[in-house]
Amino acid sequence: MDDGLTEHAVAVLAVVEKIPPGRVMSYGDIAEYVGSGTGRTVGAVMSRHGHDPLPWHRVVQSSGNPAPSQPEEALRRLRADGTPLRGDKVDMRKARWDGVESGGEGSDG
DNA sequence: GCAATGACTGGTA
DNA sequence: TTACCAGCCATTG
Repeated sequence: MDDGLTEHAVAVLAVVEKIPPGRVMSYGDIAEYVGSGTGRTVGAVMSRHGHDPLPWHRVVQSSGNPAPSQPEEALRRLRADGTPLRGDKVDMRKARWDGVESGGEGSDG
């Protein structure tokens, strides 16, 4: 069931769907999570298939800046999800998702 | 198969 | 903090 999607795209989109509310992942993190490609390739998949009902707004740059196409829309949804924001950027220190839904948050300090 | 493109990332000034 | 450059690799024509 690739629907024209490549394995790389399917893997990337699958991860984006798994990102829980209040958390975000950077393009590079997703690339490593799927085990293929880099931030560039992940972004390419989002641009081509990220227009789905996917939580694309939970995918941000390593700097914390949201998607460049609709940053206002992203920030709007991020706030609705309770994502820790830092002005008009995401607080990667607290919002970055490790891919583990375990509730045991380790002390950052 | 080759060349060009891109929703990225880290380092330096 | 802001701005610019080089490296990275899957997707596209």
